[in-house]
Amino acid sequence: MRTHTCGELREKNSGENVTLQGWIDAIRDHGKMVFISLRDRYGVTQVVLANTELIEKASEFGGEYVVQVEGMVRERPSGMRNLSLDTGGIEVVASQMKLLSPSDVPPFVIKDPITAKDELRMKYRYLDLRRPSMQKKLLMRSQLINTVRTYLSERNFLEIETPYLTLTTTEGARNFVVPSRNFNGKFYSLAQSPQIYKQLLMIAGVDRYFQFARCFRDEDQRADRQPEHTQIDLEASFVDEDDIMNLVEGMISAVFENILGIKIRAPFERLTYRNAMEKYGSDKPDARFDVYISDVTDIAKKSEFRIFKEAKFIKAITVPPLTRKNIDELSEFALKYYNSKISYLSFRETLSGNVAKFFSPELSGELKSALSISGEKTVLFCAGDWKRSLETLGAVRNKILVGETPKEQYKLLWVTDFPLFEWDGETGGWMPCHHIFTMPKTDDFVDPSKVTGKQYDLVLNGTELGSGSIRIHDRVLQEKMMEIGGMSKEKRDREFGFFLSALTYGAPPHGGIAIGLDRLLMILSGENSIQEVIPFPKTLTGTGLMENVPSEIEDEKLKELGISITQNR
RNA sequence: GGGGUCGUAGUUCAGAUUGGUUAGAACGCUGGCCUGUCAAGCCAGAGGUCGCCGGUUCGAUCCCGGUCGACCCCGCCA
Repeated sequence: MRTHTCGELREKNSGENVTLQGWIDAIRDHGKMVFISLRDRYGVTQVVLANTELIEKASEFGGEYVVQVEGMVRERPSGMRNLSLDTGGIEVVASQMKLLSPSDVPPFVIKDPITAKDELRMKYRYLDLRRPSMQKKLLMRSQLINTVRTYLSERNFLEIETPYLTLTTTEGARNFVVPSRNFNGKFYSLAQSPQIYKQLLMIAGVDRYFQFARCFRDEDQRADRQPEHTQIDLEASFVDEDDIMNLVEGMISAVFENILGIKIRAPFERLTYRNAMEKYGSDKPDARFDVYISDVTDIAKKSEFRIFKEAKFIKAITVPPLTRKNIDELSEFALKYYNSKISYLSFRETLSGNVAKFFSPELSGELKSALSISGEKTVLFCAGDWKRSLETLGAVRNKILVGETPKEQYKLLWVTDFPLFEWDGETGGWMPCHHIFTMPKTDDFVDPSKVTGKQYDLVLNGTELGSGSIRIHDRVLQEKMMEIGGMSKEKRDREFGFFLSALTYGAPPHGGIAIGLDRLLMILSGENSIQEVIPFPKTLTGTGLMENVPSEIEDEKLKELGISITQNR
């Protein structure tokens, strides 16, 4: 078979007889001389055909044909080297050629950058993946997995698989459901995450566990969400927050070093949830930019603007001067997505803006110095309750920063001290903000809104990469948290009985984290969609365009499962 | 569940504010010429249910209603 790959040959191989196999990337026919670019995963090598017989044979070939070429490596004449190819210093003068597999004309041209639409790319994913840029991402994915596996294995972590077919719980995301053949009317559920299993492994004395875990969630999709995605899932016993954060900082540093050759600074910045919200208006702030939100409640209340006078909180963000059109767009955005109104003041030669007339010269001066404004600036205000005013300005901030050049390329940080519960006006009860296994930082639960947890979220460039916590290892406390979260005793016993029982047999203190591998890879490869780094992704509606899933199944099988279809949507 | 963008040769797009008998370009494909190309070049050619269904109309790719699909966002994602 082949003696070399298509990315391997160099000037030093001149004179060698070689055999290459690969796909025809392009044929350039000059009549009495023909050039073929032969492609495989490793690169492209130019093959030269100079004899009539071979040229005749090659006329049958087309793009994407798989061929074998035997020939002699020759250094290219000077001036005919191709500097954009690693193999551009040489070419292979063919002496024999063999067709291994023909190809129909592909539905799109397999070349970077791709022009075909997503729909077509996904239908013919195996062709899309042939492109060098896609191959590069597959390689990166493999390198990322290897780096993490080596890093964690060297630190005594055991790689252990946990079940995908598991129990349906009503907590959290909607489950994908798998009917049981042996027990008609009963169902498995595909695991949303290995959370409970990894805690059970700690109770089992595994001490340190990790896994590249597929997680299944039947929720609506986004650019950074897929119905099945992969998490770097890990858990360790006898640890506190710092142990896990230090471990992850080392791991992420190794990833950046191995994959991008970039050294990143550790330890990462730490922000409490409260500070992240106050400063950036987000619990996953993009801190690559020095644009901050300020509290101007005390000053703005002194204005004559009724909305401000009556508001609980008034938050502001100072940005380079915006045009009226920009501001109108931002206002519309804020109203549409957050149902919040924003006001503005523009500090230029004169003060302008829709609330300018409510600010006396003294008051605007006070504001100007409070916000350290120099030069021309626009200040956007949002008045309202604490969370909404901040989230609105946070979203506005992100929108303004789109397309701006960040001062650093990658900004990793931790967000800590999340509240464990949030009041749900609809159900009139306390809802767990994240998951119910996080260790609270207090044992006083009189006001659940004040309870924060030993939780730490890892954020990269405004994307939530992962979330982890120290877990509850005490049954009584665990039951207490479930109770505050409004879970009935009956449901608790049905869905978590086995787990609560496990907590009574010597559960060690433990904690861990789960990091979204696809999201990490998306950012490392500079992509904006998770679909780009998943080999075979689903569409936003969860369909597989290539294999055509989901699909109907035969009546026979439905019968076996004891299922009848009553409604088709 | 809701909002937005898009859907026209194999592919990516243009086109009709004026509804009309000939729907264009580029790339790809086919054939021809060509010994130094590498996004090869030059010449010629084939290629269309204008996403689908219905309505208005003498006539719809164009107008109207619905529907399907892809993408982006809100809700949702413990």
